[in-house]
Amino acid sequence: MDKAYDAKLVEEKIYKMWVDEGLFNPDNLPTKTGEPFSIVLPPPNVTGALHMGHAFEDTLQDIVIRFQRMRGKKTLWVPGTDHAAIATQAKFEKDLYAKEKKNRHDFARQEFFTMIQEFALANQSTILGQLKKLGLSLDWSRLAFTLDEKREKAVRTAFKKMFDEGLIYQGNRIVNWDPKSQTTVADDEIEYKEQKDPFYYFQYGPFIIGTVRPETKFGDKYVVMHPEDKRYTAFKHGQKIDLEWINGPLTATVIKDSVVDMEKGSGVMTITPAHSEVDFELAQRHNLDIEQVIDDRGILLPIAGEFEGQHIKKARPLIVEKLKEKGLLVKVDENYVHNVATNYRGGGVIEPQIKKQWFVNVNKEFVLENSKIPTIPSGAKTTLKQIMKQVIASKAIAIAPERFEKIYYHWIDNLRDWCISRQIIYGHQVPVWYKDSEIYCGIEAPKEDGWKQDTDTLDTWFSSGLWTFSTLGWPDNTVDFKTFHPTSVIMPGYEILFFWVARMILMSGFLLGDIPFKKIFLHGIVRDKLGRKFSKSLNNGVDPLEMIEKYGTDALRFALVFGGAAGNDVMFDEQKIRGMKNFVNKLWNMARFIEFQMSQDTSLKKEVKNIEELQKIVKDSSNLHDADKEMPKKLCEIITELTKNIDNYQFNFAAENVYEFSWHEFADLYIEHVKTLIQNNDENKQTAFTILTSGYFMILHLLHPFMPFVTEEIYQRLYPEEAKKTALIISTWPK
RNA sequence: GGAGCUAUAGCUCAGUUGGCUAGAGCGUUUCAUUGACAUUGAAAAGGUCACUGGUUCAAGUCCAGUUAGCUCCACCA
Repeated sequence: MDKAYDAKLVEEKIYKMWVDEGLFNPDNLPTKTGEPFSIVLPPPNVTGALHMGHAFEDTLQDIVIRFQRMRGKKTLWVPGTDHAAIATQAKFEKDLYAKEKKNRHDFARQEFFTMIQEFALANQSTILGQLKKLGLSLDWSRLAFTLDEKREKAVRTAFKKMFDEGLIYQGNRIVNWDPKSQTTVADDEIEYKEQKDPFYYFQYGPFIIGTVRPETKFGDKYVVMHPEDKRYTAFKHGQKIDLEWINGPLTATVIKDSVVDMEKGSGVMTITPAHSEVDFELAQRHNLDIEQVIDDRGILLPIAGEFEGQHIKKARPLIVEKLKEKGLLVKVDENYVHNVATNYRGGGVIEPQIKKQWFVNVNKEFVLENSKIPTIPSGAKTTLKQIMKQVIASKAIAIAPERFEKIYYHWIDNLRDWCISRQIIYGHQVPVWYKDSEIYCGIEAPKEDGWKQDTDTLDTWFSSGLWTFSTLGWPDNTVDFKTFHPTSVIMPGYEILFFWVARMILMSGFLLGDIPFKKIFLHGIVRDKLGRKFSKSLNNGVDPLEMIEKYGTDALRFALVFGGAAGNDVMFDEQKIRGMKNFVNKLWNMARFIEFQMSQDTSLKKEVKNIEELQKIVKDSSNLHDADKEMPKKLCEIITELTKNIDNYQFNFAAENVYEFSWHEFADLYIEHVKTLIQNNDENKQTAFTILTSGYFMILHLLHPFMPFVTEEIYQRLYPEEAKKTALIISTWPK
């Protein structure tokens, strides 16, 4: 064997060998007819390249997959990527503007879509290359993309089913509008950012009202107070009050509603139903007029009088100035700190607007036929919300770590109808067509002329919600779908629990009456040395490929798993990777030791025995040293311990077990012991050497899920007879 | 405002159902060896397990409170 282990050479060669022999594809493994075990890869966004978080997430899954495959299960891991609608289009538009000073309005819809799709697929190929470098045993023959033809069919089928059931509806509702990206944003795609703005107090008739946003106040003709506020008992609900406002006299109506916080300011507020969620709901409750003040681009409408046509940002100080001139400005608090809603995908400041949008009704009752959900019998009435709750409550799906159960329930309780339409081009176009006053929803466009398709596209999570079964061929009843669904486990980061995991539960609950996976294992986030998230704005990202280049994939993988508890965040530390590179080297040299001893002493045979045989040898031999007698027992213990820990998704324990044992027990003590026997030409040296080679053989198996490359390479070189039969990747897990 | 998490060696973190004489990696110090491996081996130093109380034969671990930090959700008229 070579003196030093060359990770770069070996990794490329070994990965190619696995792929060429089709060892990632369960169909090619005729011996593995066992129980199915399946995972779908959380599809990375095609916005750019992978980061360390992906490396961590995907390593954990590969460990499980390799472990289960070696245990003889029919193991499938499906790869794929996510088109990430808004994020991808935003990234593309940014680049396009930077390069060519053009935007989406310079292109026809189809042309623009094709350009983004090409950009996405270029990114996809980068990502696929990275996944391979990480040594992931994904079945490439089943590669999927959330925006490919097969997934389009799944999306349209799902949409139509929900539409026909009345679960998808179109409605005017206040939505989070991003004027920058010109699209709607889902509630949970909003990120609040703290900001300091002046807070103005104005005289509004007999009242004092406060606001940060005077530019929304033109249409305010309702003044709201708490029904039990003693200060305002003189004012009656529905009472009209004439007062002077920005653009002249106005008649305001008093509304009493308990949503008002009496403690806050004067306890009185005016409302802007067209541009505020709370106000909109309040207006609906009392049947109040709703009038739009700001348009989609943030420009003031005619209602603003002399300010019409101005952008809100520029108009604000002018409006304040005018109110001040009219003597209506009471005071200004310059140090008011509040949260501003921004689009987590594109960064624009959210301007709530009333829009016609498509929604998924999470509270509407429907009959669930053919239910496999334990607490919802077939034919029973239920709602999407109930399904989402029941699958967890009934333990049909287990969440680990458990603390996320509470967080999940809390989220479901506060869940509102899901706005699934987006006013962007990149994504699945809503499968609804219009002709005059007719509306048609279907998988294919209507045959006759004159139908025009809805121009909205679907929220990216609508398509990724189908991921566990759309990747397996659904809506067709394929062998894959029948064999591998529900999947065994899903392993995303906890930050994606609501976006994705909950949506998958919703989708498979409604469409299949089933769970999408049996277990949710949530892992933590990889952070930088200072505990910050990796982010583009901080520019603190570490490229996993760079680490692989420096230390090898095995070292990176082992370092990510070692010493980080389940569900907790992981601090990225380059020194740890370096330490694990030393471990790879140690392993390599253990193999060299075996070869070296055999070349020096031809009486030593490299025999491979299983635990039972080793124990028999120990029993049948007399005068064995204690170290030799104990080794089979120790091997047995470590196998049991490690197997248990991987089974329980305790990867850090498993990694520590095998690291500690193979280095400090097996190498430092046992190899040293056997070395002494050989030097002293001890009568038991052959027996001890057999125990040693057998033990090392097992260690290679135990380490394989964590460090697939070096273990396979050593296996191929040191145990060629066994390797000829089956590569390490598909050989049997020791028992 | 509501909820959750974290606090253990200089640093990053483990410590699973209470049994601890509290561990690992990196770093530090001393010594050893040209050996399968200096990408090594042997050893050492380093901790009032955030604080205060409680439960218990026994608490890093369970409970209550305090302090500090982080995160999520809601919302800010």
